[in-house]
Amino acid sequence: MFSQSLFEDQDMSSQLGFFSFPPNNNMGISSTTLPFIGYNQNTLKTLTMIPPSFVPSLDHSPNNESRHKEDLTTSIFRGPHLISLRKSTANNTWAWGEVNENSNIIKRREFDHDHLGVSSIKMKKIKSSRRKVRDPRFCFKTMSDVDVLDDGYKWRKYGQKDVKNTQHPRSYYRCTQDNCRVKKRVERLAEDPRMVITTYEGRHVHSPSHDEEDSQASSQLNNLLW
DNA sequence: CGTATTTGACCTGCGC
DNA sequence: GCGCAGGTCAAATACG
Repeated sequence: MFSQSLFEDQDMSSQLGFFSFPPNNNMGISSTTLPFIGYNQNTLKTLTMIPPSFVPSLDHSPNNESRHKEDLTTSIFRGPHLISLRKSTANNTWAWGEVNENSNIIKRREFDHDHLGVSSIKMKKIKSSRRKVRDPRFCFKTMSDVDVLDDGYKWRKYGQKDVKNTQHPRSYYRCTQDNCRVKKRVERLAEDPRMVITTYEGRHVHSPSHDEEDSQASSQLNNLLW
């Protein structure tokens, strides 16, 4: 079943929470609690779900090895800022931090696994810009052998492009649902081909495709976040 | 045979 | 205006 726990803090412009992934998913994950981040309408409206199997291991440089060896981490890029989620397997604690361009942590907060969806992040408002308004976009990088991560939606590939200064092509996908204009790009990091960068653009107008019996719960989640 | 993917051509935005 | 790079289209091809 698709269960979720969601908090909305009136004073906060965004939110961080958890939900449990459906047990019969294609990712080989059973009833696992996963983190998500959603931003409400005052900022960007984004949602990402980060299955543990997609969460890359930390770099194993000598300085970090002893402290973070068993930790899991993932990153979500959003404008100039990076939200870093980290799970310690030692004490089952999740933490997030907002990181600037120089990888310095601006904010950091930890919370218990048992505290479902109780943390919120205050985000800066997006600066007004002369640029053409685009659909909300966000991306995250994961360490994975497979390029296309199963996020519950059905995608059709519509293009592939060689990217300059990298030997790995970028693939373009569109959501197969009628009237849904969500797109995603998938590419591998030039510096580290083990890392997959997935970029989503737009907003789904429906529930994940292999989650139909739980569509009501899912759409409630979507309505709240989107 | 219907659907999904591949791939070269075309379009668009941007910097010079 | 020109060239380049990224993004999209659509005909051809592959696949179940």
